[in-house]
Amino acid sequence: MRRNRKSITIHDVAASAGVSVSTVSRVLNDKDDVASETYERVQQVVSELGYASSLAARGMRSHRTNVIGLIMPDVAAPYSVAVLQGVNRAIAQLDYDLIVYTNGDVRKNASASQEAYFVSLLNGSITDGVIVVTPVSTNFSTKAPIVAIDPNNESPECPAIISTNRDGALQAMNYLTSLGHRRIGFINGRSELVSASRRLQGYRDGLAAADIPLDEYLIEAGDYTTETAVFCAQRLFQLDDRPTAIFAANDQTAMGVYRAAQAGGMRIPEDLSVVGFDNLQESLFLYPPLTTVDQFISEMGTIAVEMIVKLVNGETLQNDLRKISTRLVVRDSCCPLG
Amino acid sequence: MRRNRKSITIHDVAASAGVSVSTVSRVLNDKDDVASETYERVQQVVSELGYASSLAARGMRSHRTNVIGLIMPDVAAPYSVAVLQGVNRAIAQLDYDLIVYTNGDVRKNASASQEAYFVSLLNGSITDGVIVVTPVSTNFSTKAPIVAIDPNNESPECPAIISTNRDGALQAMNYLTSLGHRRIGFINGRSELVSASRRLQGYRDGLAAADIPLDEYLIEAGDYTTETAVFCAQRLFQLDDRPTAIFAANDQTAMGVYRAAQAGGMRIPEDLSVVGFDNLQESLFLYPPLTTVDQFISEMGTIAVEMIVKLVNGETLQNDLRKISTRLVVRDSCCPLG
DNA sequence: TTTAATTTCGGCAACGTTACCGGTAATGTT
DNA sequence: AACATTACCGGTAACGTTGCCGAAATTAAA
Repeated sequence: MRRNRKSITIHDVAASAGVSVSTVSRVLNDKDDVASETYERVQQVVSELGYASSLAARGMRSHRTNVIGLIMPDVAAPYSVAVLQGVNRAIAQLDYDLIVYTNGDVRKNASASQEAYFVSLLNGSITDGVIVVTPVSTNFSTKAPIVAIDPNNESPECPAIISTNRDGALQAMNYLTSLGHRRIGFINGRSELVSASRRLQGYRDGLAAADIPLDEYLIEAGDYTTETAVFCAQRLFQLDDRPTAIFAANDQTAMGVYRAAQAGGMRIPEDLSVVGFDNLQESLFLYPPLTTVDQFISEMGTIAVEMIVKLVNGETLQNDLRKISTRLVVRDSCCPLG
Repeated sequence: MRRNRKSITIHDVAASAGVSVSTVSRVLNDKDDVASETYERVQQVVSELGYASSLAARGMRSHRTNVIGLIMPDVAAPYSVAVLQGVNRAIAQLDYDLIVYTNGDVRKNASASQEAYFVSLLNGSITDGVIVVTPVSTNFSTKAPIVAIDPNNESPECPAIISTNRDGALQAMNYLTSLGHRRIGFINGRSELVSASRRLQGYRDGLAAADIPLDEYLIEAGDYTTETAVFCAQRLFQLDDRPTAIFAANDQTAMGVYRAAQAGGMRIPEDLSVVGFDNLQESLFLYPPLTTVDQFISEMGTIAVEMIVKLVNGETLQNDLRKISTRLVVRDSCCPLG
C-alpha cells in the first residue's frame, strides 16, 4: 500500500506546466485573460497530477468557498435526517457544496460550546454561510450569514424558518375531538424546546375549543424519543379513566406509543387512536400507517438553502422569518369513538 | 438585525490583551511557557470577544486540525445514516470533530468527481483523515490517510472495512430453507455494487446447499430502494409458481415487499415469508417485525474511526482489511411452509 | 511608422495562523 | 559578585492560494 506523503500544490502544477502560479490560478478560476493554448496545457497538467486546490488556502485568501455549512445537534435523529435531505437536494441544484458539522455531544445541548464550534467553522473560514438546526441561541457574533431552522427562541435574532407548531397541534386535536374523543392523552417533547411548548399549547387550545376540561394526568413529560415514550404511554394506560386517544408530540414518540400498545395488547386504532407530529418517512411504514401532522421538514431545508444563498450573494431577504404551515395527514391510526 | 461584517482575528485578541500574537497562539494551544497571569488575561479577552480561531488558517499552517472527514454518496439513505451514527458516537469520545461531506449528486455516482471533491477536502487542508463510504474506487492519491467502508472493490487499495455479505445471505437462505421453503425469490441490490453481487452469491450458494435448482425468474433486479422493490415484488407475485418466501437484498427492499404484499392482500408471514439485510432501526418497527441480517453498520463506523485515528497518529494498522461478521436476527416475518 | 490599445502573464503582497529562533528579565548556582 | 540557567515573550517566516499591479508582447489606430 503506497502512500505518498507530499501533497501537490499549485506550485507543482505551475512548474510542470512551465507557467507562473498566477496563471494556474487564473486557469482554475476561469478568468478570461489567459490564452486558450495555455489554458489547455494547464488543464492537462492539472488532470495529470490530479491536483485539487486546498479549500483552506482558497477560503482564507478569497473569502469565498462556495461551501454551505449545516450545523446539527444530532445527525442521527430522524428530524435532522429529513432536514439534511432537503438541504442536500437544494444544494445539489446549485454550484455549492455542503459540509455538515455536528458537535460530538449527542444528547447534550451545550449552548456555548456549540456556538464556539460553529463560529470557528465559518469565521471567514471554510464556509460562505451556515444553516443551524434547532440552535439554543440565535445571537451569533459572526461575519458570515446565518439562517436558523426551528430556532429555540420566540423572536430569533437572525433569519429563521419556523413551522406553525401550535396550529398543527390544533389541527390534530380538532380531528380527534371531531371523532368523538374526549379523553385524549398528550406526550410532550423536550420541554425546554419552544417547539414542544407550542405543541402543548395547541393541545390545550384544542381541548378548550371542544369544551373539554384539562386533566393534568393526561399530560406526560416526554423527550421526543421512542424509549421514553414507551414509559409515558404505559403510565397513561394505567390511568383509571384511560385515554381513548393519544396525541404524541412527534412521530418518534408515536412509535413508542405503538410499541407500548403492542406490548399491552391494545389494538390501534380500535382500542386507541394515535396522532403523531412530523410526518417522517417512517410513519408511513408503521402498522397501521400513522395519522400525523406534516411539518414539511425537508422543505424547510430547501428554503433555508435559498435564504442562505441569497444572503451569501449580498441580497436581502423579503422577510427574515419564514413560517411554514403544517397540515394534518390522515391515515389509519385513528377511528371514531364508540 | 445587526450584522457585524469584520471577523475578529488573533491580532485583535493580541491587541486587546496587550500581548503579542505569538503569545495568544501559545495560550490557545496550551503551550506551557506562558505565565499564568498572562494566560488568564488572554483567556479572558478570548471569551469576551468570542474569538474562535480560523480552521482554515490553522489547518494550513499546522497541518493538524483534529477534524475527521466523512464522505458519503447519499446522506439520506438509511445505510448512510447508520454509518454516520456510529462514526459520530466514536468521534464524540475523542478529541476530534467530524465534518460530513456529501457530493450533491444524489443518485448519480460520479467516480472521478467524487474523488476530486474528496481530495480537495483533505489535501492537507481541513481534515486530518477521511472515511469514505462505498467509494467506487479506492485508489486515492492523497497525503492524508483514508479508510474505506464497504469499498466497491474486491481488493481495496486502502485500509477498508467490509462485511461478510455472502455469509450473511447464506445464513438467511439456510434459515428459509430450514423452514421448508423451496420457492424463494431474491430481489437484488444495485448490481454494480460488490455488496449486491456478494449477496446474490450467498443466495445461489444457499439454494445449492439445499439442493434447490436455480430459477432465474425468481431473481429480480432491484436497486436497494423501496420504490423499485415494490415493482419487483409485484412481478414475483405474478409468477405462475409464485414464491413462498422472498429474500430482499436490504431492508429498504424488504419494505417494498411489505408494501406490495399489503397492496396485494398477502399476509406476512402466513402467505409470504420475508428476510431483509442490514437490520436498520426501522426494521424493528415494521409489522410484523422483520427478520433480517444484521451487518452492524454503526459498528463499522466506530471501527472506521478507530482506524483513521491510528493512521492520523502515525501508527500502523495490524490488518488493513477488517471483516465484520454478519448475523441473522430472527423476528416475526417468516414462518414454516405448509 | 509611431503611438495607443489590447492581450497575456509574472511578481508581490496578503489572508490568519503556528513553528521556530532569539532576546530580555528573573532566578539559581558557585 | 559573576555566571549559568530558566521562564517568558516578541519577531519573522511560512503554509497555499488569489487579488492587484504592472510589464512585455502583440495588435489596432493614427
